[in-house]
Amino acid sequence: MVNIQQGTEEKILSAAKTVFHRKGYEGARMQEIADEAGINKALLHYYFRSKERLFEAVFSDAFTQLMGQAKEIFFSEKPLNDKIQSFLTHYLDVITENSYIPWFILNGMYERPGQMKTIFEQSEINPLQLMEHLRAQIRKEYHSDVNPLHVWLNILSLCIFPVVAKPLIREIFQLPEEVYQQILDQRKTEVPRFIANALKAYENPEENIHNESSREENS
Amino acid sequence: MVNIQQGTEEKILSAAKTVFHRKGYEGARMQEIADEAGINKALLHYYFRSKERLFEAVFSDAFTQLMGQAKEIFFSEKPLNDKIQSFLTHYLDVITENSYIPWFILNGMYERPGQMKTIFEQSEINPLQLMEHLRAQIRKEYHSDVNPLHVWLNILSLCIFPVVAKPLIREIFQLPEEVYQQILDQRKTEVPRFIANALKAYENPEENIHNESSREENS
DNA sequence: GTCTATATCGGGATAGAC
DNA sequence: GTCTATCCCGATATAGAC
Repeated sequence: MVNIQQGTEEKILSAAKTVFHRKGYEGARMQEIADEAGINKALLHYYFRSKERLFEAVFSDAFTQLMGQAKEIFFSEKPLNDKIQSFLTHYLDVITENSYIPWFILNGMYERPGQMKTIFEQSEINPLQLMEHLRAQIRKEYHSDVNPLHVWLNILSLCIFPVVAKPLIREIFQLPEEVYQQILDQRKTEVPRFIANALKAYENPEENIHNESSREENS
Repeated sequence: MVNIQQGTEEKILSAAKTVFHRKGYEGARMQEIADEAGINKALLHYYFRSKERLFEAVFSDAFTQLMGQAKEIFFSEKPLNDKIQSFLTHYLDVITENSYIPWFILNGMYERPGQMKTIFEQSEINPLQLMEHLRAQIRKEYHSDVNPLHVWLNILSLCIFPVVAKPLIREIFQLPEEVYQQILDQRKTEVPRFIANALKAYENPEENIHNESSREENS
């Protein structure tokens, strides 16, 4: 691993990032992290008392890195379409270069839900406030009452899933690394367009979806 | 665990399913699987030689269960919108009741990409054929040349991600189980509408996206 | 701070009785 | 087929020299 004058602690964190990414919490080996950092196991325990704590440090970093930007982008005053564009462009870059992050978060939630609670509390995000902000903006720009949570889920899904599912999709379609990377790059423009198109169609007031309305028709 | 006259092998498979789902491959313990099945470790090795093989059996089941139906739905002759509707309705049910499946597959790919090859070969799916089928249908019904892989990725993303990310989203928004389940149910109608809206907007030929065209503008 | 050597434990796998 | 007891390796963690 290339380390341009990194302190030992940074080297460890960076190595742990890589290995936890590759193997998940249970699969990661302290030895492998030590090798990756170019030091020995004992030092890991000198800096971080245990594997658990090391994981927490890495996870916490990843999570705040990922969530912090989202907050800024979506609470800004730009048109929704621009926000989605910014979000996609920014995140597909960040996530692609650190593809361990979303995986890591999902994995962490599954394997260690309890441990994650504190980390969420540290990232001062108010999701309900975000939803209200989004709701207002959709109403204003698209004259629609779609449940903003659905839109939010759609944005996240379209952004994150193709990165998380990369090994699966590559295997199924037998795609080499570079080709899949091209596809992800294309999505920076494809997905915002896709979402904008979908939202535009909601502009017809008669087709609006109302949150509290109970609808039975499923065909 | 409730076992209504299940054979031992079935009990083991069922227990392994549960535990691999909860913990992933590395996190799962043979002891825990044995406990879950109400037997002892030795018997696990009697039926399935190793943890590896046990995993393979479970993974293979999950994968074919998930992919088999998708094949049928998308190779049928219904209008695209109906297919998406069927897919969503069917899959959100299957996946919700067995939410371990998509997680499991993604997780499996991440942790053990090599081991999966044979399993993919068993599921006689021709993905390129599926893409061509999809491309033709989009061209015919929407007069568009969008890359069908993007549409396919979008469908999968919107369907699977909200299920996989359930623990994360529930934690962030502090949603109880039933509420999130309601949201997933709503998506059976929301998502097809969302996708249909987006595709409709492609119908304008001037806005079409051509696969081979190189586009540089990123703002 | 960084290393080598070692304690300790847990988990996958097997032997062998029933 | 199913059990108990056990092997054995590998992984976390610590002791202690430098």
